[in-house]
This record gives sequence, structure tokens and C-alpha cells, in this order.
Amino acid sequence: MEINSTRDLILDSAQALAQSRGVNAFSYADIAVELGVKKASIHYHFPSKQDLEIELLERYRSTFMEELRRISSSGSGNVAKLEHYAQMYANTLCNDRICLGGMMASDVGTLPEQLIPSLVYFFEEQVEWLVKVMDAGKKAGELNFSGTAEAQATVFLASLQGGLLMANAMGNEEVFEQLRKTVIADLM
Amino acid sequence: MEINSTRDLILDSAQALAQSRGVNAFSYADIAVELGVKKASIHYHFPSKQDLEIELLERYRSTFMEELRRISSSGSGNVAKLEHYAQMYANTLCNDRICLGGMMASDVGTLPEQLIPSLVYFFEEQVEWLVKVMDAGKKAGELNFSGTAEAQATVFLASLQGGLLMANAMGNEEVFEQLRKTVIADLM
DNA sequence: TTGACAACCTACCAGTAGGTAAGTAAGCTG
DNA sequence: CAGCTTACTTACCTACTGGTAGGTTGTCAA
Repeated sequence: MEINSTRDLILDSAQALAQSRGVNAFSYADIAVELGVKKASIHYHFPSKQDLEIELLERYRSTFMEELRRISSSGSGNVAKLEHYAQMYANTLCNDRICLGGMMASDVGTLPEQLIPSLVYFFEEQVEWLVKVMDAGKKAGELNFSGTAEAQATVFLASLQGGLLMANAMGNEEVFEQLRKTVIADLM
Repeated sequence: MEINSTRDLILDSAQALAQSRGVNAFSYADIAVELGVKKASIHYHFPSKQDLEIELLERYRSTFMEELRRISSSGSGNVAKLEHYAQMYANTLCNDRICLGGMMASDVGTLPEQLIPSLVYFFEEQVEWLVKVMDAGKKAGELNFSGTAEAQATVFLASLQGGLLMANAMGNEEVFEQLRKTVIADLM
């Protein structure tokens, strides 16, 4: 189990393609060319594209949650935690990528059924994490918002997802930077 | 030039497919089967798929703006205008569709270059319209927000786009309903 | 040393993608 | 009614899709 096993390299390549072009706009051949292996090798690791898609999301989801746990236990303030969270989204933009969750959400009509619960869970986990931070922030007097934390968390997440989409389409990262600042300022 | 010309029917069918499955997940064959014509007939009206995609967005954009002008001249209050605007997005959900602009934004990496200016313009027009309503609403004392109207308009639009994506993926329209209420309440 | 297995490969397959060439039937126009 | 145009058809093409069968190579434990 080397650190850069072909299996992981396939997932890395597929993820980059999925985040930049979309799940239905890359093929096994694309990955094969990029890694310098044959298509059949990819089928060896991931018999069907559905298998690849499912594992892609699972890995993304667990990596993402790992990072969120790291933020949670960082000891920084709740505003800083939200800023860190938003920064994670911003980081995808410089590679002309958007969030894999958001991309899969847009392609949901063509994805394998077994994948959908994972996708729903992905968004639920995000909201859940944001709710905790927002509730804590409000209690600590760092944040100030009306309505429930869940409603605000959903809006916060949707803003970032939509903001990524728009900024990427417009080829203008500044759009996302402005949105990022606004959406956090609005919670204070 | 009949009202239901084949040309328009092709655009209708393509739009439905593009909004529900994505631009890269439908083919000329899909449209041909749905309309009961042959693939070559579609190539007659739209020689290449790029032609179809470009016209699809242009039609969507102009239809959308027409509706916005109707809202503008409706004489209703600025809060009601925002509610009407958000309702337009909600309406797509019951057909398992999302905004064509949002869908194309997610597929931007695979779209013809000539289409991208139109897509950028689509978002700019939306923001521009929202800015007008928000500025007017603030002046009239109906709305209350900090920061510039442009920043708030961008967040508003991004929220709706991201909200559509999430609600559609989660198969839960209630997610969007909640978001819709929250995002407007936050502006008051 | 041998057998088993992992990780690749070559060589293929059927189906579908977007696209084209050439033909036809109907309607308009001079 | 001849000639042109519009809207469609049949029949085809090449490239590529995801996927499979079976062979080769290297490693490693018994």
C-alpha cells in the first residue's frame, strides 16, 4: 500500500476532472492518458464508472469532514472557523474547480442511485457542522443573526456553493471573494 | 412560422433535458425520440450541438429578462418583487429542474467559448436587476441591509442557485422553501 | 521452486456520440 | 408549370463510450 498507489492516482485524476468538467464529461480514457496507463487498468481498480463515482464522493466526503474536525478542534474563534470554512471553498477556484458535492448535485439526475444517499449526507453533514459553529458563535456573542442556526447554515452553504459556480463560470475569483466577505459580515 | 414549430419544440425538449440532466448528459437522439423525428432533422435546425447550446441559453436569458421586466413594472413593493423573483427559481424544482444558467455554470468547462460571454452576461443581468430592487427597497425603507446592494445581490443570487442545487439533489423542496424565506427575511 | 495473487497489459466488443451526404415530398413564386 | 426553398428522411460515417476476456509480469509466502 504505497502512498501514491495507482488506485489513489486514479481517484485524484478523476476528482480533478469531475470538479472541473463534470461527472459526465470525463472518461476512463481521459484518466488513462493522464496517468500513462491503459483503460483496462482503471477497470481493474474500479470495475464500473459507477463504482468510481461512488468511491470518489465517499473519499471527498471523509477528507472534507476530517478537515472540518481539524477546524473544530483548532481553538480559534467561531468567526475564524467560518472564515476557514469559506477559505476551503475558495481554494478550489484557483484550479478552476468547484466543490465535488456541488458538481455532483448538478449531475444528480445521471448518477447511480446508491450514490445519492451519500450526496444528501454530504450536505447534511456540512449544515450540521455549520449549525454547531453558528450556535456556539451566537452564545459567545461573536455572531448575531435572526432565525434558526439551521436556516442560516443552509443559506451560508448554498451561498458558497452558488458563489463557486458563478465565480468559476465568470472566470472571476473576485466575485467569490466579495461574496465570502459579505456572507460572513451578514452574520455579525 | 407556427407557434409550435419543430424548432421551438427541439429547444423546449433540449432545455428540459439540460435543466434536469445537464448539458453533457443529453443527446440529439434523446430529443429525436421525444419529438418523434429523426436525428438529422435536429441537425437541420441546429447543425452542431454547440449551436443548440448557444441558442438555448440565449432564449432562456431573454425569456428570463422579459419576466424580470414584467416584475419591475408590476407596481408591487420591493419585498414582493424579491419574493416573486425567488418564486421563479422555486418553480423549476417541481419539474426536477434547476436554473439553466446554474446548470451551464457547472458545465462551463465543456461549453463552447462563444457561449461563455452570454453566460457571464446572464449572471450580470440578474445581479443588475436585483441591485435596482434592493437599492429602491432600501430607499423606501422596505429593506434593510449592510454593505453595498451589489454585494447583497450577488449573495442573494448565489443563495438561490446553490439552494436549487442542494434541494434538487436532496429531493427535498422544503430545503429551498426555508432558504427562500430566510434569505428575504435577512434583508429586512 | 512453485503456486497464487496483484497489477497490469493487449485486443477486442457493442452501443452511442455528433455529424454528413444525398434524396424526397410539399409548398411557394415567378 | 418550372424552379427554388423548406423541412424532413434514409443511410451512412468516424470517433469514442463503458466494459470484458484472457494473457503477461513481478512479488511473495509455503
